[in-house]
Amino acid sequence: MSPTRSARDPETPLREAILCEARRLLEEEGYAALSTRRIAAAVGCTATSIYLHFKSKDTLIYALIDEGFHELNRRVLRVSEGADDPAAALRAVARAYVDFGLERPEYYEIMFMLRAEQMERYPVDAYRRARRSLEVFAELTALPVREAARQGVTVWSTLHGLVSLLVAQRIDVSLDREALIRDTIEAACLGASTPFPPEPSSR
Amino acid sequence: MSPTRSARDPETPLREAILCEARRLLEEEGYAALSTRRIAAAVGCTATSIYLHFKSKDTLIYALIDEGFHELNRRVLRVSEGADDPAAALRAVARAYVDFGLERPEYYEIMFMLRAEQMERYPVDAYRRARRSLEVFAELTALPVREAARQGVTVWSTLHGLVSLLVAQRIDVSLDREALIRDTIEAACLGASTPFPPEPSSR
DNA sequence: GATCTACAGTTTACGCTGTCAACCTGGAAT
DNA sequence: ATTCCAGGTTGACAGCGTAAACTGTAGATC
Repeated sequence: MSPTRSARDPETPLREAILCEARRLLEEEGYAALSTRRIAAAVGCTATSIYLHFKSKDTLIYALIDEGFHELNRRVLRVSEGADDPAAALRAVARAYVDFGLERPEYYEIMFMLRAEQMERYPVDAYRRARRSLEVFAELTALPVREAARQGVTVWSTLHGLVSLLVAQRIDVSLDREALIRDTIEAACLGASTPFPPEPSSR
Repeated sequence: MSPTRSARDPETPLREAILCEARRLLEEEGYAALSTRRIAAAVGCTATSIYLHFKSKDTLIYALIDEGFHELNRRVLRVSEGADDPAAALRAVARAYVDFGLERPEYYEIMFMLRAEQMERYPVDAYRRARRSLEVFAELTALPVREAARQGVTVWSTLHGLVSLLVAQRIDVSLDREALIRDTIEAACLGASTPFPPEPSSR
């Protein structure tokens, strides 16, 4: 995803090769194909050598998750800045979120669709920073800050429902996919733009 | 979930014991704890004996998925029949769906949150029959049948997004959970009750 | 009653997984 | 020259799903 690394990490060549091969495996063969032995065989080291650079297999996957969030944040923040009308911005951000999930399903899966058992070890502050783009949903909501946080999550969960069902291939293929996406984005934005009871929107 | 079996299956005692133990393991220790060897040890047979009654581990899990759909359908159809107003019925059905997911997260996980690789082998017609309750979303939509199917999926995906994020513990615990559920159900029903362009609702 | 058959279960084994403990080895620092 | 150590290897452990071959037993057939 981002072959050039930031300056903070040790940047040992083997670590880089492991990460690179893990990325390739994830993208080309999916999460299920990610095994320490396969990675090791591809980069020409033993499986245990991976543990010299990553505390566990989960830690290695967290690195990939970080890369995924990096790209998602990049996409979302870009379109959110390039829009004047907040309502239009929300729509564009929603679209960017959905597109990311559909274009990078393997990343979407490890970022949002894995069960939480081992996930608890994922450093909480890092996760909060990583989810930066999700806060954009709240910021673009036409609501006072107290309700905005919740409404942001509502928008997010609506979009996540669509993306995860599409990624998991649970949706009848005979349905018009594009229309489905449009409808769902519309439903998500509708809820976020109207303040609570059916009063006229004030902003 | 339903310890009494329907009449169609062979009902051999070992098969029943295996299924029962699998159910117990799923409910008490989660999907990750489901292993053929653990089941076998608990019921007092060898792991390979399981294959005399189930074609594969996946097939065994499908049986549990069926039980899950059985309960979901039961809950959803009950509340949908006990409501006069279609709008109120949709709201009640949505609530029943969310409650099922939150009360039976382990079942919800295997029913809706597993990736699809092996899932393809799940017999398609059986799956369609199993998902009976999901069609209720479409039937309660105030739309012509053509758009209703799509709108039903939109409602479903909205609710699924909420439930799956809650089940996967991806949502900030500081948020008011109950309000979040209310908001999301409201957003889902709002989209389903208003025909497409912002024309006044007819029905 | 003896034999054949079908079934239900076991034993054994294969290849795969993540991970740990012990060992080795080349190069830098003392 | 010797020590130290980061970075690697080997070998092993416990677990996984599952295929093949074997065993024992109940019932039907001759």
